[in-house]
Amino acid sequence: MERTLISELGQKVGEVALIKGWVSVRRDQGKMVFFDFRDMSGAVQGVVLPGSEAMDVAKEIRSEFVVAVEGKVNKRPDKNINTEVQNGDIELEILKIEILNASETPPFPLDQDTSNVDEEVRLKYRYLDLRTERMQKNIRLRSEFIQRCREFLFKNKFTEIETPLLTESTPEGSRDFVVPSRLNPGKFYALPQSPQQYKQMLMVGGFERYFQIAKCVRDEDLRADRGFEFTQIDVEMSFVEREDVLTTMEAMITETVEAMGFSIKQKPFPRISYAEAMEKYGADKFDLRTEEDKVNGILAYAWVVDFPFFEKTDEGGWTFTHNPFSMPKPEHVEWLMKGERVDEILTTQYDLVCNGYESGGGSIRAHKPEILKATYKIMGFDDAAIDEKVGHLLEAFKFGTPPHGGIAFGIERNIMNLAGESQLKEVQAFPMTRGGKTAVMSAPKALTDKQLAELGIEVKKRS
RNA sequence: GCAGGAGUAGCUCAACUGGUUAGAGCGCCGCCCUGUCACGGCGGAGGUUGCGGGUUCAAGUCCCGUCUCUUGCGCCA
Repeated sequence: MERTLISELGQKVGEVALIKGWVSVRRDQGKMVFFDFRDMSGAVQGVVLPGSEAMDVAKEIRSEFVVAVEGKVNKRPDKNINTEVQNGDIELEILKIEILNASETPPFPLDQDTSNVDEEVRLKYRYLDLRTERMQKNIRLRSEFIQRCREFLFKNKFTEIETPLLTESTPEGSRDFVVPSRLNPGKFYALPQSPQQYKQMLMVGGFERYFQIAKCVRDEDLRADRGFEFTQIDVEMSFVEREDVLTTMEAMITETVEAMGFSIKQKPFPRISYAEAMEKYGADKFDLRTEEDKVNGILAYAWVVDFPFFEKTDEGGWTFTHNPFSMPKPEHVEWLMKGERVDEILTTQYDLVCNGYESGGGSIRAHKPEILKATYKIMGFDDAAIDEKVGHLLEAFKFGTPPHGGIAFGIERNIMNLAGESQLKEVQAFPMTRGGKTAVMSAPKALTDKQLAELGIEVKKRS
């Protein structure tokens, strides 16, 4: 007999069906035993009636056993209908039940929200935590969000391209995770903090519309809304101005979240300058929802634009506020080229904020070598240092680079908003502890002497 | 790196000013139960109080050290 998904049992009333799944709970009444079964599609009650041949096996079955159940799908008598639960109008009259695999008693209850269970225990047994309703919902929500964004991007002629994981360390920006090179002893790759430079070179490479579901890694101390690893929907477009990027991306977000059943507070998304945001909210990310909106799960998006390009460093020089690869606003290009009125130069940078979180950010890029060079000059780099930092980009830009710009959305923070979660871990399948220890597996750990020797690495004890 | 919070049964927690044999709910195990759906009833098992030291007649409780988790700050183009 072919397996029927539990969600489809309702269409088989009166027939015998085979389901496979887990036992959520057993309610043993002596002569009669009730079970709640669940699979990826839903849950249903099964009953072993008095005298059934299935009774002996039923008595052995406990929570979280994996079973195959043959049973007759019955409409429940009126007095037994339960309107509170899925499939509460039907039940499976169990004819045969087979234990596909037994289960030890789970270390924590799986039939309820685990948010108040000790996180160390949850992460050690993450595969069990993932069985809970809330985690299933969050991870599926994430999958659907990515799927819908992908569909939008394909529909709009974007090409999905993967960029390298083993790449070059860039000392500015955040701290790199590095990987030793066996073939080049003493040298290291870095894992990408973002595919920024590669995606710009893809614009040089003529793809015009690129996107990637990109894993990014940054070695900075963790927070509730920040992990070592995170995923971005990374987008770059050629022959566009700021307006084109904002319009396209606003359409992607709007179509995606509305198709998922969410409501957006204001469309088109309000736009606010950085200066106005600081004046009104004291921050460049803010929550536009009322208390009522929060209760109703409303999403309040807003674009923040017109950021200052540079800010003073402690040493009295200049550094970029967001991204050194950005183009200044067109009316400020001349100031940038001359290095004048630096504090007044505004960048084409745009951030999308949602419910108080930064949902995404990007800019129109400096696509001419002299503009990118001027940015680094303002930050105090000489020609040699500029060449060292972005020489490969400057070289590429000499060969007919189209005007381009893009954006990247942090998946976790977006899903947190959709799921109403305030912890990044709740929307990742296998997150880390705040101390950087992995769920389920025991990374990081020491390498063997043989591995270290191959890599030419000597480990010194930290004092 | 800094500052706060936490660590007691499988899970969530309690245990006064240091004082009896460290308790409860849930879960687990056994028996009973023909309509349960947080099933119910009766009984039972289960503890290196994170770890190491110290003070004391006596430490879950006080002191010192240490480990782990967590929140915020620094940091995070």
